[in-house]
Amino acid sequence: MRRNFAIALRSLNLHVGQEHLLCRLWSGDGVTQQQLCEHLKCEASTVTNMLKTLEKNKLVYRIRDDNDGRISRVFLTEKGREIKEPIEKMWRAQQDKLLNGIVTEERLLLRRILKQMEKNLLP
Amino acid sequence: MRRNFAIALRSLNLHVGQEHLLCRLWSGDGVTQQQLCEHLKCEASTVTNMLKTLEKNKLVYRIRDDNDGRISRVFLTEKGREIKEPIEKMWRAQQDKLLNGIVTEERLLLRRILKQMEKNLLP
DNA sequence: TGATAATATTTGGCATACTAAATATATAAA
DNA sequence: TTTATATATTTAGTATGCCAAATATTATCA
Repeated sequence: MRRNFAIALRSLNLHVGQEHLLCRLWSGDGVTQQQLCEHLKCEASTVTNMLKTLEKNKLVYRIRDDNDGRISRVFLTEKGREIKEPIEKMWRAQQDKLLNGIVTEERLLLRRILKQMEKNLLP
Repeated sequence: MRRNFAIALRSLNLHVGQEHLLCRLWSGDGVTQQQLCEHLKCEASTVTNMLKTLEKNKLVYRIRDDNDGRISRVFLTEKGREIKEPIEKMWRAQQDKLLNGIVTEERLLLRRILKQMEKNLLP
């Protein structure tokens, strides 16, 4: 999945993983980095590095919180907003390709099994 | 899975992914790097870097092929061989944890669905 | 108030993983 | 035999992702 999607993302000049972070911002700007790393389930330092790259590519920008100087809030640029549609199109295409030949019943069971596995592994 | 297993592997001073390469060697030494990257489904440069680390940690060593100087063949050290059992124990533990609460019927269907997905994605 | 603890982010260092380009060796073709 | 092509590995550069330690800011408690 990852490898496949990485190839598609290259046409948008993105690295795999970044689209996940952007997705969180599409459903609401001004999030803290702490919230981002909870959502992405990765370390704070990883978020810092990803944001550094995204900021360099003018997809996001950061503003320090007025009330709490430790917090930095992340916002989408116009470019970051515009990239939403093409990525969602890629997601749909990837999903269709992945699930080809798997009927609805199986998809539902698969979902249940994966949820169980998640529960089994997470602390 | 990856994250979980990474934590377990740390007790053996290994990084996640390395155990997969070692596994290939346990079922047969003296493999070329080309064969390794086909088996791991990753790029040749990745194999080079992984082997560099594994060699530094005295788990493997490389010998240039006599008949074809381009080829380097990879072998396990004693240490690399000894690490097999503890890793297989970790695999079994991880599997049991992952599949807890999923009955045999479901496991079989899951397997079939995943195989289908692999076929859908691979070129 | 002033020292201490908690929280948020950053930095440095390392590993997997990729691409693109370089290097070395072997094979094929003129 | 020399040139061109193919194959195997390496190097350089970049990104995600981790850990551990550093830094900055806020909250707490004596």
